[in-house]
Amino acid sequence: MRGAAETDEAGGPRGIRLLIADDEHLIRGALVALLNLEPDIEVVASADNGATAVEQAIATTPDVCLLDLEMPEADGLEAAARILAEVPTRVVIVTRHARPGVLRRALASKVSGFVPKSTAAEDLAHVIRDVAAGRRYIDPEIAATALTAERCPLTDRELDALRHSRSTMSVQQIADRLHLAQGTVRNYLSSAMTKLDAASRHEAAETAWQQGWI
Amino acid sequence: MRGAAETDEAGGPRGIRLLIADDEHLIRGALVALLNLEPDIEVVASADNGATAVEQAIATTPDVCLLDLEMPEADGLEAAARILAEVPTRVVIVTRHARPGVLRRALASKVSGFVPKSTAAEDLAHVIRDVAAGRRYIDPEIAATALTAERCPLTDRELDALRHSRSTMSVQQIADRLHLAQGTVRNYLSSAMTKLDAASRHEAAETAWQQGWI
DNA sequence: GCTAGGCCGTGACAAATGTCACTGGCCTAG
DNA sequence: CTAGGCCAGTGACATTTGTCACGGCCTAGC
Repeated sequence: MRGAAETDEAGGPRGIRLLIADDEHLIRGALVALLNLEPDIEVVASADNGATAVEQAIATTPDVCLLDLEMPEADGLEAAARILAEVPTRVVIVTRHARPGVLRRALASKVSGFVPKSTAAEDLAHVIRDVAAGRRYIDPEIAATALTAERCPLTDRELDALRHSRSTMSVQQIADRLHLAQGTVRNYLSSAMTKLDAASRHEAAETAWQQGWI
Repeated sequence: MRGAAETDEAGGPRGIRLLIADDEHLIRGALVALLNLEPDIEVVASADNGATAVEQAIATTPDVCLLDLEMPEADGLEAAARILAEVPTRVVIVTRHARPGVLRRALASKVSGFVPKSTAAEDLAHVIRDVAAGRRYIDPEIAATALTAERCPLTDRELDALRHSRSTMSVQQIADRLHLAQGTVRNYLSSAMTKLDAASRHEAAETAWQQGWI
């Protein structure tokens, strides 16, 4: 009743089979090296984007998947959802920017672990072991902010408009992209700015992103 | 006549003494583990910001310093300049965003190596050995773009104004920060936008940043 | 000593952005 | 069936931002 990490095939305990996905080659390689040093961990697959991470997970059925949140093709959350739908495994998300809303979404898609990149390297192996054993690990710092932070007060369309406001597009361009009238977009942005107490759409987009809402 | 990596104290060849600075604990730890695996490399110091990197470099006089560009307190370039002014060592800059203008500034401050984080982990040790041996290593991809990219056409004040335009400040706030009149800042931003062929100050700030000018 | 160019500022104007009020369609929960 | 929320839009308006032309100050170079 512990987890998938113990005695699947042969008898007796064996190592934790791990998948690592991170788009930065240097980081990925370093993590592979670091974790392969642990006697009870074996890195069986690695990927540089979400899509191949999913393929690899299906092909190798690892015990634990360590996924970077910021990845091209499919980000960590999307990859996690797809993997967990197909493979009996556990997922740990690791991220540079620990945003409360993202944690919320991660937990909603049954992720088992959530750690920022500011975690000590030595602790990562502990987390992986915990998760492999069926436990969960959430960085306490992020958990605390996620609990105090209130839920997103924004509507879907407001979020759409804000998403595009993070780039340098004009209101008109955003309107074109969303197939809306320019005035409509302005209204959404204006109401979002009111809700978020921001002085410009850029500021609103920034705080929404910080909260992990977009 | 090779470099500082050979026979400083005892007789016979010994390992390359390395300093590693990166603000993300996980990455730093992983890099330390990875590079300590190399038989001829020994990590003698590590730091999580530019300021302590300088202190550590002075205290340990490593053969090579591996500095992340994006760090609090003092960024990689500033730390490199301060270290090279005080310690007979060599510096390798590693960065997530390989921006041509930053490479130019790095070379101006006598940095010996410049690699993006998309480098393969295995190659990093080669780079460190090259640099320790007195050679230089510049990522060929970045070198190419840096050569084709033209030099910054912007004036100092224009750069000041653009720097602040990357955040969500209003023109008035930027003016206050720079102790200038609001109209003056608008003029700077306007001329910068013309030079960079941008439709808004945000777009101008973005391209200036991409080029490594700010 | 003149001049070119960067720097700092002003004023006027046009365009983009943000605010407000209001209309109407659609859906859902009570 | 109706009150309320979200969606989409319009029009009027104030504010901010971007453009342009201009003047004065200072410094480096000729």
